[in-house]
Amino acid sequence: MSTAGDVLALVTDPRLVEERRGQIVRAAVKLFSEEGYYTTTIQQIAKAAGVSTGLIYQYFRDKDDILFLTLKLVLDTYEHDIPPQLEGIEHPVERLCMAVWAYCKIVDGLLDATVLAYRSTKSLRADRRALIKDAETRTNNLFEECIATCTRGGHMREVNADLLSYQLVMFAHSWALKHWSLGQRYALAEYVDEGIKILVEPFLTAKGRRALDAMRQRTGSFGSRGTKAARPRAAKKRTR
Amino acid sequence: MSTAGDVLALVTDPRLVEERRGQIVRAAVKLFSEEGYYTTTIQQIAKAAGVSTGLIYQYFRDKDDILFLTLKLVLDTYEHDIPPQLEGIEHPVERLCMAVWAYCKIVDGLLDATVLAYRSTKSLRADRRALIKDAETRTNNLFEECIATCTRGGHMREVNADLLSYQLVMFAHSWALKHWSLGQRYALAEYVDEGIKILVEPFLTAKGRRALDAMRQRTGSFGSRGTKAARPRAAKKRTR
Amino acid sequence: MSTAGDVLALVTDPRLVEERRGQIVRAAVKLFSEEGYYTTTIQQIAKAAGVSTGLIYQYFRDKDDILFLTLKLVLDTYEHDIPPQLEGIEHPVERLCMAVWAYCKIVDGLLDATVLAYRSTKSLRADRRALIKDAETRTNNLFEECIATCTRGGHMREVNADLLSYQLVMFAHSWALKHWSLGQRYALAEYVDEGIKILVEPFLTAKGRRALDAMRQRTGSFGSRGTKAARPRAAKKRTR
Amino acid sequence: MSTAGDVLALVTDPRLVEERRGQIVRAAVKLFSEEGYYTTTIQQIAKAAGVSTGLIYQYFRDKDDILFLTLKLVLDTYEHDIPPQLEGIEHPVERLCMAVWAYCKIVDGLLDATVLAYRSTKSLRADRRALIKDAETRTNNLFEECIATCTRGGHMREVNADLLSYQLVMFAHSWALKHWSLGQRYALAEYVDEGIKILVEPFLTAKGRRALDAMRQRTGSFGSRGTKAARPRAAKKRTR
DNA sequence: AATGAATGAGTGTTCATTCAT
DNA sequence: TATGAATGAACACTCATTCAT
Repeated sequence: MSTAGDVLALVTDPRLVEERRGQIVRAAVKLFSEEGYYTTTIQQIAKAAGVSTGLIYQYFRDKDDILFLTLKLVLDTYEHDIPPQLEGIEHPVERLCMAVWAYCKIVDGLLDATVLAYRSTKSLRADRRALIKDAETRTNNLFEECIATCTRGGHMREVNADLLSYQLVMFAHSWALKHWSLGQRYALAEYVDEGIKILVEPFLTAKGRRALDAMRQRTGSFGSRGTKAARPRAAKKRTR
Repeated sequence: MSTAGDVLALVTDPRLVEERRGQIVRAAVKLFSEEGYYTTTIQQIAKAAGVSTGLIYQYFRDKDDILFLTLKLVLDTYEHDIPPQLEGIEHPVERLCMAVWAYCKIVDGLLDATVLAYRSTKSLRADRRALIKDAETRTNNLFEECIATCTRGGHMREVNADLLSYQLVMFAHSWALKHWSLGQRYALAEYVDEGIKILVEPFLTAKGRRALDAMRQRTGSFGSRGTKAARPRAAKKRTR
Repeated sequence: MSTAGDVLALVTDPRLVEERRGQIVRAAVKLFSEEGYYTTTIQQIAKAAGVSTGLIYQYFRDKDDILFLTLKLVLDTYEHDIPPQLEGIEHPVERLCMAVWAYCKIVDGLLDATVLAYRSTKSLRADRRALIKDAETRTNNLFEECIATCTRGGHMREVNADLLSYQLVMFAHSWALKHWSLGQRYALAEYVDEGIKILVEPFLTAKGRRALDAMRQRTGSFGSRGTKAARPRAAKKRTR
Repeated sequence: MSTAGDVLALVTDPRLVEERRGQIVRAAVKLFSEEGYYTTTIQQIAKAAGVSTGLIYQYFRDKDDILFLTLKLVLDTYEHDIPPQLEGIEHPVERLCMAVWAYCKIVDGLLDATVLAYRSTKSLRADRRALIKDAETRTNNLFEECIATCTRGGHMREVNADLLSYQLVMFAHSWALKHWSLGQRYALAEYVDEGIKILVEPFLTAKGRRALDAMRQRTGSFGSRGTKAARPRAAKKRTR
């Protein structure tokens, strides 16, 4: 985990700092996600991390500090886990679709943590809140670039790429934010398939659409792929 | 404010109950929105509402209770303020667009409170959280019906109305959730205009599109209307 | 109820004062007895008495005041309800036994209130506590006189009448204080019968004993009299 | 102090737990006895014990918990301090008398605490109240056994041992409960001497009485022994 | 480097008492 | 007289943070 920001550790050995911080933040992610920031106590985190209360203050300045690194861990996951999944994928349309799919998969693995980010970012001190927002902006830009590339390649018509990338990000986040509702009606892969129909397909040119169809032919829609998350749900509700 | 739910008042006069509850909740909305639920103290609410701490407990069971009615006030506003704005609007496409516009306007007036709803719903006791979610579902249904009507009237092609209505709701909520970013680049009316281009227009049939064009002709796009919120922003970033 | 003490009423009509005070104290006896002094609130008393909270402060200076009159009511009951039951009983031994019986019956009717007196006398302001103790002393004297009369009449040998009267009073009080235990093993009448065997009979002279036997012949032991409280208990434990 | 019951400490070192609990309970006994349970605040206890308020909650669950251990300390003292004083005493009559004497001495050393037990047992949660009553029952049994041994040995005639042991216990408790009155008229040793005359002597057989006389010869009556508590009182009131 | 006992300011909540009507 | 809404001081309890070991 990067020490980025102003989090100060009293311990000098950087190897140990990394390890302990990781240990503590992992416990914090779990607890903050499940119980919320304010209802989780330092003593609970210490216990869950298997360290003493006092030790935490050797690696974090205060509770806010833990929250910051906790949220940063989540945001960093978003940021770092998408690119590897796009590697080797050349076609712009395919890249865009894969980016959506990858993002949704990440959110699916961090359901509670994603909700946590929405709940708790405002609890951070202003300067740190800004850092978190930067990370979010970078994720947004990633989508925006995918869209721009599509457009430049004639696969997509002119759209408000800024706003569309926001919608794609919100689409992924919604999987967590409204999981109490969506999770009952869609398997993850179905959700992504349907989302692409609504937020990507309409903006494709004939050329772009051909590419999408080809991709579907080749890989199947997400919905038909064997994914752990692709289990069909009982109570579905589809477009007729 | 409706007393619906299980909130019990020790005071008998219903007129007074309404008044005091409103007074306290108004203070709470403001404080919770600005400072968050946990960092706001009852004493602060009492002071802001101009009453004594003890009085609050004559109208609310506990702090959770205040949060519940606070969120309920916000959700009820969503639910009750859209329909009147659709009154007299016959054309399905126009109704849909107006619903989006109306919802975004409401969110714009409740920016902080909308963020509060996302931050604090999880802090509620489970039973009350369910009531809040019900209210949210009802708002969603409102959009879904608009879409269904469009489709039935041949103005819109078959879409996943369920998911699209979610996207429309999230679009409105995003105005609050990402206002730190969107608010810098769009005026509200522009935001809505652009949103309709992305989330409504692509699904219209030729017939539906004609209706939309006609509407724009008649009323102007939202962006060109004189609205308080339609003030042009300095740093815009549009589709070229 | 007598206004004795320094309890000040703001209301002038003495008829009304009596009525209201009685009404409130009756509610207080019940509530204090069941829930304790500190855990009973003025609002509860008001509700139970069927008056408003404010009204209570027109008839009592403060909560301590209510407790005082409540305890006084109990002590007065002790003091006033025994003598009538001794009326017409001439024989000193019989008078003593009847006094014990009468006292125990009163305690049996005021089980909780008797416990209350033990719990709460110390909560009173010093001056009032003294008044309560005076009342208790008077009850003690009543027994002491019965014993003295027996001794003077040659029915009882010389005993420490002071201490014996204390034991008799404690015997009655114990019925309330240890009712959780005694009440399971004795019916009231049995309890009194056995008590007299232990605390009266041993001190009687031959003459006194003859009187006691005669009395038992005439009236039966308390245990064999048909009293509401004399229901036989399941789990008895007697002298073999 | 035994940790028996359900009291959970957050602190692990059992040595420290014992020490701190003792420290806090000693302060609590004093304060509860003097001021009562409800009028004593946690802050007062903390201050008197020389610790911080927070610390108390590392060793006690809540205020009720403190009361419980406080009362338990008193009851345990009763239970554990009598047997050693009976050690080596063979004769049943002597044992019984010594038990009474020992009990009264203990009560004399815990005057306020004994009153506290009467005032506050009802303030305990039901399950804990039951534990306290158990302890009381055990003390009662101790007396009952002494009596039974006397009877079996032919030193005492058949009596209701159950009730007599209750009376003996109440006799000891009365020293505390009515100390405002008895303490003015009797020295402790006198009180015990007189008590034995009333509650033990009358039930002895000729054989038992000889044993009692022998004991008195040997050790003197309690009243003539040099005890700290045996200071003669000014205002006495004896059997004429 | 690590522990965990200790701290005490701060919070939600209660309730005796007051007072305008 | 009577009401009951309003007050606010006081209390039990929590928990982030410190520090002696």
